[in-house]
Amino acid sequence: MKDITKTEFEVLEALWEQSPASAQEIITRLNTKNTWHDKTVKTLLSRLVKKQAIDFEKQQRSYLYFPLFARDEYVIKESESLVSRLFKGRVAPLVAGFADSDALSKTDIDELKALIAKWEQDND
Amino acid sequence: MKDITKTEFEVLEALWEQSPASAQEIITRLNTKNTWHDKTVKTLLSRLVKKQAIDFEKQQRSYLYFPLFARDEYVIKESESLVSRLFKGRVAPLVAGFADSDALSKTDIDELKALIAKWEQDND
DNA sequence: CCCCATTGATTACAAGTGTAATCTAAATAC
DNA sequence: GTATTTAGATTACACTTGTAATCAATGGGG
Repeated sequence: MKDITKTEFEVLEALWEQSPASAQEIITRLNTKNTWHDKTVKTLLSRLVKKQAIDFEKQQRSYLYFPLFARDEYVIKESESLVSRLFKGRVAPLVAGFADSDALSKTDIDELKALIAKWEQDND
Repeated sequence: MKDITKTEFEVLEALWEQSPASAQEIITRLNTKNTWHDKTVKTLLSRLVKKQAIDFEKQQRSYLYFPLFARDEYVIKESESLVSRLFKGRVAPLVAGFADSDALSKTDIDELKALIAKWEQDND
């Protein structure tokens, strides 16, 4: 799958929210967050199809679009790519950066603890 | 500071490794990892200067380049940007993704535990 | 049946990127 | 001192990206 740009990602988000969806539905969803012209969104849809990130099935005259991979799949791949480039593939230093810049909340800490507990249970 | 591309980032890495450094030194360092032409590296250096990511001081006929911000500063900003886009700004779900795709090692877990302990000490 | 609205397809176009080659001025080798 | 090397500056060029506008086909309204 070719690289998805940030704007294309916004369109994908709209599809992950619910799919399949017509271009019009997607345009409507996006208009609450962006100010893109209809034509712009259609261009982005075409490019996503060309990149094999989404596909469509013809429904009478218009298309119903749907993603070809799950959001989780995509965000994990992106995360691993960034962690690989910036932190030699290890995630702890990234979290350390968040800690150092005071971007960690109690909630984050609790969630991390839960994750660790689960990991230890699965890998004892 | 304008966005740094992936190729430009490679050049920055060479400078973070040690600076100031001449174009020749940088080219040499990069050649162990890439196959870029000298001219390509020079172009990237120019672009980084234009983007105010690096600067230089003239040393006789050639330049000695140096970064204008620390690697840590850059990687934290990038990480926060990704976490913001993909995980609504919260880092725990990213770590959860790593756990789910079995990308967490015992070392990672230990480091995370240490981070948490430190955080709790600082924020009791 | 014909015109209009609407859909997707095609085209546009400037800025950014990857990947260099050429130009120009200065230093160095004889 | 002149020819050559070398550094950075300028130019190149195809591809991608952001942001649409135009084209062409088709379905619906009258």
